[in-house]
Amino acid sequence: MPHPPNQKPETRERILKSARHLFNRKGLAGVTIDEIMAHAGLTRGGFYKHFNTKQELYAEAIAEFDCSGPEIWQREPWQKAHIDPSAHGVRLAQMIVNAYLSEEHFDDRDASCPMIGLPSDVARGAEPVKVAYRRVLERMARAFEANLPQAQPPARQRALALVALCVGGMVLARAIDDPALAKDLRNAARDHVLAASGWTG
Amino acid sequence: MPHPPNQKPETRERILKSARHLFNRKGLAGVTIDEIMAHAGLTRGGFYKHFNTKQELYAEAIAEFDCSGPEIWQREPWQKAHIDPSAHGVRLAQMIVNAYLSEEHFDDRDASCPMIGLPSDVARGAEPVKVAYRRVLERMARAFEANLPQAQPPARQRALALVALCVGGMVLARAIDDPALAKDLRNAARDHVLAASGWTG
DNA sequence: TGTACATCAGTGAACGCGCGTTCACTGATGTAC
DNA sequence: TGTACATCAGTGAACGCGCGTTCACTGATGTAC
Repeated sequence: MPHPPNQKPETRERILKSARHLFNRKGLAGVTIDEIMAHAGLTRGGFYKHFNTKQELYAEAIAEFDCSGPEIWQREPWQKAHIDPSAHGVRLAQMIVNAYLSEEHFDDRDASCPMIGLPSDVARGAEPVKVAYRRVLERMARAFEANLPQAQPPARQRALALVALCVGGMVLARAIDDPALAKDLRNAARDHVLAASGWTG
Repeated sequence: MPHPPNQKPETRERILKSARHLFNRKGLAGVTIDEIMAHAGLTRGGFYKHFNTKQELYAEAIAEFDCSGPEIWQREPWQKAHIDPSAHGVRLAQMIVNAYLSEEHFDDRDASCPMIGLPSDVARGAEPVKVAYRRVLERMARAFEANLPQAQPPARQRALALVALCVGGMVLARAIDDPALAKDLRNAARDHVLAASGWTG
């Protein structure tokens, strides 16, 4: 073993991180393998020591994201979202919705939830990509569902609608040219989610 | 004038129609000018007699869509949505929400609302593309707003949330690999919109 | 402990294909006389 | 009414660039002795 045993996995992780940022910002077709490797401090050729194809990397880059816990919202670009790490249950859910629809999350093209930046790419993508996307969605839906009171319609159904509202609000806000309207969309979505869920605003 | 005076505009319209379908299905990068022209019964070179660049065509292809009226829902792929042309006001709005989140609209990758198939492309696109996208969004929001009762929060704000929910539900449904979950998402979004708007299901 | 060797993560040049765009051409048709 | 001409929508070959992928190579480092 002529290399430190953890070097390869660490490099692989560096490529993945670089890819996550660049794909999120520019989509599958908008990023070259050259860019991803350079951004990770490497050169083109080495890529294929770690991944078989660009699509395979794409699926892996999406897969890991989990926006349903507090941890992610305490990291670099989103500290302003002010998640209280000791919060739990309804109060935590409420803070996460605020963070999800916050200006910080909106502005962060690199590290935001991949459901926002990639849906049309994914809809046209291969099976593994869609599987990864679904996992991210299901994590968020389960987190909502767990904090919704028993009522009609069933919590799962209401949770799905609330996820669609959060993601839809951000997706639309990102796709238009009018910052004021984008802000209105985010706020309208946030207020509606908080009201419909019964969590206090 | 060595050609019938309406020939050029008609050809242009044919290119636009072909482009609308193909872009909607495959996105900006997924379609070649060759394909668009061939699908319109023409050859590559002629394209530049009608448009300056691919991006310009893209923006024009999006711009015209209006999903807020009954007309569009009575056309080819969506007759099953069963819009009653004599309906108006709340009853019409309710039928349009049903149509928007219907299986027919979900399955129609060619002619569905461009807000569903193109958001991530548009978010990364040029200004004119985002302007066109915003227009489509505003038409839909205005149609909702006009049929919402006076209440708190203001109708416009509620309308924006409902649009985000309709579009978000369809966007997510298209991006995952699980047809059952996709159906749940559509239905959850539809029921939530109808309930929150006060329009009867 | 020191040295020769083998390995393999990473390099960077090269390949080949696809696609946006350009351009010299064609030929059908409207117009002038 | 018939004919010569001019126009320009549409053709299709060609250009040039970018990018995914391949491949022969390198050189740092772990291992065997």
